[in-house]
Amino acid sequence: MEVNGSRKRETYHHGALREELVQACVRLIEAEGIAAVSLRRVAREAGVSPGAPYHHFADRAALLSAISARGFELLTQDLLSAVGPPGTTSGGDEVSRTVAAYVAFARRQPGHFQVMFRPELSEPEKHPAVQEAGDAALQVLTDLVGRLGVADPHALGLTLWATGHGLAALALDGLLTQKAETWDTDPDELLARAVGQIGRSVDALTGHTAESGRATDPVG
Amino acid sequence: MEVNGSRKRETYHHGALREELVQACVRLIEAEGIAAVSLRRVAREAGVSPGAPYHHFADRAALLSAISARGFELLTQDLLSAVGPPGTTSGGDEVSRTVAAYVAFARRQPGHFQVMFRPELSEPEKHPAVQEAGDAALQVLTDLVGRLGVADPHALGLTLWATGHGLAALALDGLLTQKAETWDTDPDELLARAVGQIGRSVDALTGHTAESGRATDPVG
DNA sequence: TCATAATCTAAACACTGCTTAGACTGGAGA
DNA sequence: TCTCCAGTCTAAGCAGTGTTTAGATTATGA
Repeated sequence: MEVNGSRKRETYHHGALREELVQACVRLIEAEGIAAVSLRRVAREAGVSPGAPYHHFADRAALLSAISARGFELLTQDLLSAVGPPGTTSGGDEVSRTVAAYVAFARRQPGHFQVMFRPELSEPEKHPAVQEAGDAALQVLTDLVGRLGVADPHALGLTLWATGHGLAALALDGLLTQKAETWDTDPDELLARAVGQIGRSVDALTGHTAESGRATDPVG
Repeated sequence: MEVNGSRKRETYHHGALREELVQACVRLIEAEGIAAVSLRRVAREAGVSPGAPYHHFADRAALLSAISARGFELLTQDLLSAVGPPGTTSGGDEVSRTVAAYVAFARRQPGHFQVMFRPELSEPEKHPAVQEAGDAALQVLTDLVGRLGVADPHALGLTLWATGHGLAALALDGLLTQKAETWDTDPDELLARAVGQIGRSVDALTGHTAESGRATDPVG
């Protein structure tokens, strides 16, 4: 049942307990889901007594909010790598790449992602670092959209954030795989098509009128 | 602290405990958030002992999955009211209306909505009724998209589902209100603009080329 | 009427988050 | 080197949780 093995240590002091608690918690979420996360369990995985975590985190929510904040930082980096340098004019391709990066992040770091969008776990109102890290990530999208020259950048920024997040959530919940089976497609390819379509519709909104595929072409 | 008052009843048998447990649970989520939900607390709200719910639900997840399934049924009805009758050709307006109905549902039934998309709570793999109810709701979107005559209906259906869900989640988490303040707009109007934009981009994808607003018009 | 099934209570188990008191120890100042 | 202290950890305990079991109560239907 133990994810880590929780082997005993020889020194009384752990040395880097705070970091190990974070990592053990992320491992636990990825292995058994968020429902399996308890502070006592995480402490056990780290080979430490149930009270030890409270010297590094005020409470359970503090540990989870630390994971959430770090997740937003990692996401920001990924999004920044996907968008072009500031000053460039951007288009649908860049939007597609960015949304794809969003979804890819959720699949590569499912442990972080699952905590980031469950505010009842990390209580962001008590932990402003989460808010700030989340704002920074959204800012990347807002900047990108601002360079698009679209009529209503705020609305589009919100929509892209929502779509990226929704696709990621569907992918993590297994609904993507399930639907792909129903439709007899490959889930990754279905996702790629959805992401590409978003870029094309953004081009359409900006009036780029890129080759958006002739209508009424059924896809097998 | 009690949401209901949990007044004593005079009869030994409750009479309609199953339904009251469901309602008490939804009330509790809406009043204090999902973190406050425990079976014992729900039983207390219903004025009943901690063991009583187990004669109506196998476990905690079963109660939550019942709420989830009913939520999907209500959502399906709302979506069906928003889309046109089958056989009609549909356009961006209908898509906008449907996405708006999705978001409106989440705001009108926040208790149900918060359970519907947290699979670790309702364990849908153990409760097929949730899966089926969810599939039925998604089917409404899929049918709508199928009548659009778009090149890749599967990808678009997935994207619309993700976007509607993402917007709803943002609205419930308070992130919508927060961003609206930052941008000095009304949250409801921001949402309406986002939803309208989705319809227009769908029209653009289908080649309807509805008046999509001139590009590079900054919005105040 | 009366047995039976359904419903509920009471008590108990192992688990949880969190607090408190005390044991240990690494490191700075003498 | 010794000492002391702040930081780190353990042990024990409280209240709350999900769930099970045994038994009390009541509705139902033959």
